Amino acid sequence: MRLPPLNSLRAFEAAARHRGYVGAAEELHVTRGAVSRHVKLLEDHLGVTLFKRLPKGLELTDHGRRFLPVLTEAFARIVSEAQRISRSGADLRIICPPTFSIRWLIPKLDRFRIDHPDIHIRLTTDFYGATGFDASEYDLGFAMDNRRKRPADIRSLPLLPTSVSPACSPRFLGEYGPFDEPSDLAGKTLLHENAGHEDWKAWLTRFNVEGVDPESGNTFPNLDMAVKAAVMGTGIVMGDLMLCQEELRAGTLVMPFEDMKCETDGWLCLIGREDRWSDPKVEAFKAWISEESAKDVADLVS
Amino acid sequence: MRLPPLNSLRAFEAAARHRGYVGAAEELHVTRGAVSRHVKLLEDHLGVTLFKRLPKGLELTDHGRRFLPVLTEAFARIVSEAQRISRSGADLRIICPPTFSIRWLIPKLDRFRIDHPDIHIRLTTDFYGATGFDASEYDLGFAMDNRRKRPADIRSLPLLPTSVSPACSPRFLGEYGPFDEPSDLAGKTLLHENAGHEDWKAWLTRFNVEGVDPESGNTFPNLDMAVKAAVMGTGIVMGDLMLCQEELRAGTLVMPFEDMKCETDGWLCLIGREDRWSDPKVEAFKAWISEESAKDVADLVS
DNA sequence: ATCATGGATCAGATAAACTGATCCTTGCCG
DNA sequence: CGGCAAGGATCAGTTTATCTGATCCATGAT
Repeated sequence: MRLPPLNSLRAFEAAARHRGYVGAAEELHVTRGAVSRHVKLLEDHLGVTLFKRLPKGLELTDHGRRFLPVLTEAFARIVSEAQRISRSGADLRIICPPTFSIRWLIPKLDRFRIDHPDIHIRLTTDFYGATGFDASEYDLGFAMDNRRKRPADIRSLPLLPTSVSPACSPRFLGEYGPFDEPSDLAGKTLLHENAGHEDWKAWLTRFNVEGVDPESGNTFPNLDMAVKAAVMGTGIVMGDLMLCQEELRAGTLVMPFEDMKCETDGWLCLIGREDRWSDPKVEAFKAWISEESAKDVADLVS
Repeated sequence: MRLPPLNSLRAFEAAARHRGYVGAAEELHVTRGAVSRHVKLLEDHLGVTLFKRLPKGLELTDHGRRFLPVLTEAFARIVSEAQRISRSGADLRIICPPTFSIRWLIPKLDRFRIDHPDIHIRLTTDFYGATGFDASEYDLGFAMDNRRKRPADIRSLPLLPTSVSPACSPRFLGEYGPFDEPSDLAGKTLLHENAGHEDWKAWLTRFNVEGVDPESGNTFPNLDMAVKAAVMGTGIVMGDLMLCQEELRAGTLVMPFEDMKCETDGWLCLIGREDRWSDPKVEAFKAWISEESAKDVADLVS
């Protein structure tokens, strides 16, 4: 059997709860003639009588008494799930790669929540996966390569330049240094933030360094872990100035070639769907993150 | 929150189960444009995206995955209850007073079930209650008084005459008899089938019996119990010829004034709603019960 | 490059749903 | 006992939801 006519079910359920058509009509914003007709339609469909028509209102028959709780519960569950979905749909869903999230975004998100208490953020800390940024799952994301061609319906907002330079602990420097020239790194343990080792390759190519094998060294799933390994003195990592500020300020990491920085992936960008790019919540986040980024860039320069 | 648009819920649920609009359109007997529009309507209503649109079909988003089981279960419950109600609504609902039911109708109902295996009967053994025959709860009933004015929408079919005469056990007769004249009953224990004692009053009036007090004796809630008490030898009951045939044939009851019978309430009638009086199931029952009644009347005469 | 498939959209058509009026029945009240 | 209020029943006419059929687009397979 197919579902009975759904609007008739709703009318019956409301009439049963109100014990009459007048209350049901008010609740459903229709006339009682409309409710009466829906109930009759449902009775014809089922081939049973659902109400006894009494002078002062309706009384459920056995069939009606059996049907009502099933409908009331079904509708209640549908409404409550729809409410939850609707409320959570109001969240701003953001995806951010692990190191940027842990080291740069999360530390400052509390300020966003304070500035915008009405905007709830659902942050996913993860890489995008094979298909890239999923605009049906997320409102906003972060991308490391502003210059790569994107789908036409994705907008981007440049935020931060990303400069990298080798970084190691003072102890590592003392033990294996000094590193006066990049070629001094030959034979030393390199720490990589990904399997392709692009972090080191780019820097070595940029400064024409010879004698250093970018294939050697230890690999980690993300920069955060590689940085921690460097702080422990196990090797030298290709550190990002923005993401390693805490260690650089604390002195737990030093950059031997501080004036030899290069960009690996261009600017960090905020990306999102074109059709929601002007959404008020998205606008609020864009304005806020731009301001925060400008501050961080200024701090880097001084 | 009000219920979301119900037809859109149904369209979404079907599309999710089929993982696409094409299958959902076939199931719902609409075009895939219609399904597409419903899903969009629901997404707008909830403010979330429910499907990722992929080249070879749809994939649920997190919101969609949350919503689908709630809807599938809700609809499944509604459909299964509607089916049960529809099937049971197909039953022929009959109400019969207790003694007629136990002693006359039930013993022969198996033959109806054999003759009409496709017609399911739901028999309620009870009196009608204060408001009389309830045409919204029952398709058919039995009434003892064919001549009383009935609502215009109730039809009736006369079945049996009801003749009554005093009946007692042989032992009671031997101990307190013989009863040659009705006045011989004076001072003997009368057994009544109802509080008003109309059973005896009618007979005594009919035959101008004096000296017998109809207010005396023991009262029972129905004739069946009164008859059992008579069989036990506790008194003399106003027995119905049709309903006491078993005891009369077995000799556990005798009728001292067998040729002095009277009608108390007219003919036993089958009653039902005018608008369903020609329903095929009702017609089948009418034909069958008429035939059975004619047989019983013939048996009484011979 | 072409074709098949599935989703997206929309103008126009169709059918569902509704309104507003009227009628009927019942119970209450003066 | 008559009048009134309240609630259910019905329906012609109106409005709105829903649908169709056509077209377009993107993707993957051949």
